[in-house]
Amino acid sequence: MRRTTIQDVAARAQVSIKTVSRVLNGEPSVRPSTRERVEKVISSMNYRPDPSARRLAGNRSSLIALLYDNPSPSYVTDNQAGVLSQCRKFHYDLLIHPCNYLDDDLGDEILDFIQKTRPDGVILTPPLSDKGELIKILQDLDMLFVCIARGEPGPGIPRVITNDEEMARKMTIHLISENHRKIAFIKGHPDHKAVGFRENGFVSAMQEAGLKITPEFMPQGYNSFQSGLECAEKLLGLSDPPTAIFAANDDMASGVIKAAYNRRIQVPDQLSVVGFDDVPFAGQVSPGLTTVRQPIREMAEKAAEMLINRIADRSKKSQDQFVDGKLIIRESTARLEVGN
Amino acid sequence: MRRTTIQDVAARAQVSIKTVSRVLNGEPSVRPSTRERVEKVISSMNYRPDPSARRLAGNRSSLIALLYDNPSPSYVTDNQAGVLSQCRKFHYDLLIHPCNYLDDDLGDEILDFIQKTRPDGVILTPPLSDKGELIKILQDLDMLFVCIARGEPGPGIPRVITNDEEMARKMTIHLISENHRKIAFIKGHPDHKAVGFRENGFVSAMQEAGLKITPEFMPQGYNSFQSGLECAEKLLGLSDPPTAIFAANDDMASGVIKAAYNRRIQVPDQLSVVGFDDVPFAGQVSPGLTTVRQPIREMAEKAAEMLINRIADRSKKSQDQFVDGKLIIRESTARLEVGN
DNA sequence: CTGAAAGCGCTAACAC
DNA sequence: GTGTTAGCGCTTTCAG
Repeated sequence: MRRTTIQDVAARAQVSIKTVSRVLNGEPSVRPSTRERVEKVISSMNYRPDPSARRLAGNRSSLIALLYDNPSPSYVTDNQAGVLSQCRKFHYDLLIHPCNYLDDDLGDEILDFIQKTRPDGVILTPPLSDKGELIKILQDLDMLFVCIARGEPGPGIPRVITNDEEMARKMTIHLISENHRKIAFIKGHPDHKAVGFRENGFVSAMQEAGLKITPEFMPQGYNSFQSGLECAEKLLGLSDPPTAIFAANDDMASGVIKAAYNRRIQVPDQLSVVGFDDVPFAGQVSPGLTTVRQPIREMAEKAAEMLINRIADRSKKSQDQFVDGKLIIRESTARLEVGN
Repeated sequence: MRRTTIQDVAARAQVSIKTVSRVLNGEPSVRPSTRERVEKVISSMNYRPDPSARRLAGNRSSLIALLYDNPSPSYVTDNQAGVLSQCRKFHYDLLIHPCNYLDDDLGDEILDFIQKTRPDGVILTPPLSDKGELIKILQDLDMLFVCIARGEPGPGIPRVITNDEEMARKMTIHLISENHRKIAFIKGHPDHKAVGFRENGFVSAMQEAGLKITPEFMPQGYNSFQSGLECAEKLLGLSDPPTAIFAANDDMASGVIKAAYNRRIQVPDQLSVVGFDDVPFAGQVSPGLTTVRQPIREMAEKAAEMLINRIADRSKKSQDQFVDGKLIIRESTARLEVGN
C-alpha cells in the first residue's frame, strides 16, 4: 500500500499541491475556507508529509543535533528531555551524538557527523561547549549552534548559563553560617569551565568571611565518584581535617560520603558534605545530599528554543540566557556544635 | 558555497552518476579500477551523499527509532549507547522517542511519531515491549521491530532477553548460603513482565530450600526508590523482620538502604540488602550494593543488530537472543552469624 | 560493466 | 489567493 502523498490530498481537496503545501507550512495567503477544507482532507486521509522530501526540497533538515560527552546518565537524559520538548513543539527531530571528549580525532568525527546528517543546528553540552576547536569547526561550516554551560562568553557564541559562582557562594555562606570554619573544596575537572566558577564562588565567600584556605584544602578532582573518594581520603587523613567538604559536583560528593563511611566518620555529625547539581541519586544516598539544583532540563529547553529561533531567522542575534540554580538542603549538612 | 553532489563526483571521475551511486552502495558490478578511481574522487572532494535524497529515492530512511518510557537515566543511556554503536557501524541514524507508558493516547502518539519519521525499524524497551497494544500497532503498520526484555514470547515478536529468573535464583541461593532464612522480596512493577521473572526465581529457590515465604514478606513495589523505601519501612516494622531483603531492582534496593539508615539499622551487619540491575550508583551508595549485573548495553546492541538484519532481509526470521547476567557481590550483604 | 532517463514527494519561484 | 513548473540529490528501471 503506497503511502498517501501531497498529490492525493490535493486531488481530494480539489486544489493544487502548492495550496496543500501552503496549508502544511502555515503560510498566510490561503483563504480560510480553503485552508479548512484542506485540513479536513489531511486529517481524514491521515496524511503526513514525508520528511525526506521536505528536507530535500526545502534545503532544511528539521533536525537538531545534540552533542555530548558523557558526564552522567541523568545529565544526558535531562538535556535530551529539555531539547526534545522544544523539538516536539516546533516539529524538529533530534539526533543525538555522544562522543569522547578526549578523542584525538573528535573534530573530524563531529565534522563527519554533521556533514553526513546535515542538521539545521547543533547544541553543545559541557565539556564540549568549552572546546574552542569544535566551535571553530562549527563556525567554519557556518552551522548554527548554541552552547550549554560554556564558561567563556564570545561574539557569535550564544550560551545558556547558570549562576554557578553565585550559588557556590551561597552554599559556602550557608556552611559558614552553620559554624563551619575548616571547609575544604574539591575542585572539578579543569576542562569543565563552568565548574571552575563554583570554585570561584567558594573562594570569594571564604575570603569575605576572613577564613583562610590552604591548597591542601582544595584538592583537584575530576568530576567522578572515584576522584571524589580519593580527594576525601586525603582530606580526612589530614592531621587537622576539615569539618565540612564542598565538592564541585554530586558525583564527587557521593565519593566523599563513601570515604566517610569507610572511615566510620558520621555524616553530618562529624562531617558535613555538600555537592552541586542535584542529580537524582543525591536524594537517594544516605544521608541525603545537600546540594545546588541545576536546572539542566530548563537550560536545554532554552538552548533549543534559542537555536530554533536562530534557524528561523539567522540574522537575529541572540543574547546569553541565564537560568537560576537553587539551594537544596538535605541531611548531609548540620550545624557544627561548639567545642570543635 | 553549494555542497558537492553526486554529479560533481561523477564529472570529476569521468563516469555517470549511476556508477558513483553503485560505488556508494557497494554494489558488485563495477570494475575495480573504476571503483577505485571513484573512491579517490569521493574522498578528495570530501563528498557525503545527502541522506534526505537517498531516503526519498531509495524509499528507506536509514533511521532506527528507539522507544522507551523512562525507567532510569542510566537504563536509557545504556540502551542508547548499545543501539548507537550498531547504528554507526551500519550507517543508520537513531531517533529517540521517550514516552509515557501510562498515557491514554500512547498508541496514537507512537503511531504519529512513526508515520511522521518513517524509521526502517523500531526498538522497544520495557515496559513498552510488554504492551500488546503497541505491538499490534507496529504489526498493522508492517513495521519491523525488536523487543528488549519482553516477558512473553510470541510469533513474529523477536526479543532479546536475559535469564532474570535464573539469576534471581542464584542470588537467593547466595543469601541462603550465607545463613539467611528470613528473606523478604520486594516485587517489581506488575506491568514490567521481565521483572516478574525475578520474583519467580526467588520463590523457586526458597521453596527448593524448604523455606517458607509469607505474603507479608513479599510486598508489592513499583520499581521506584520511593516504593522500595515504603516497602522496607513495612518490613522493618514487623515484629519478626527479615534478615535479608531482596529488591527486584536497584532503585528499590537503595530505598531499602535508606529505610535502614533512617532506622539506624546497620547494613549489612543487621540486614543484608540486594538489588538487581547494577545501575551505576549501586557501586556508589554506602554500603555498595550487592546486585545482579544486567548487560543492558549488550542487549541493546543485539537488538539493533537483529533489527538491522531484518531490515536487510525481511524474509529472514530471527530467533530470540539470550544474554547472561552476573552476580556482583558488594558490601550490602554479609553472612548471618548464628544466634540470630 | 556502464549510462540515460524517469521519478521519489516536496518546496520555491513565478505566473495568473 | 491559487496554480504551474522546475528542481532538490539521489536510486531505480531498463538499455546498451
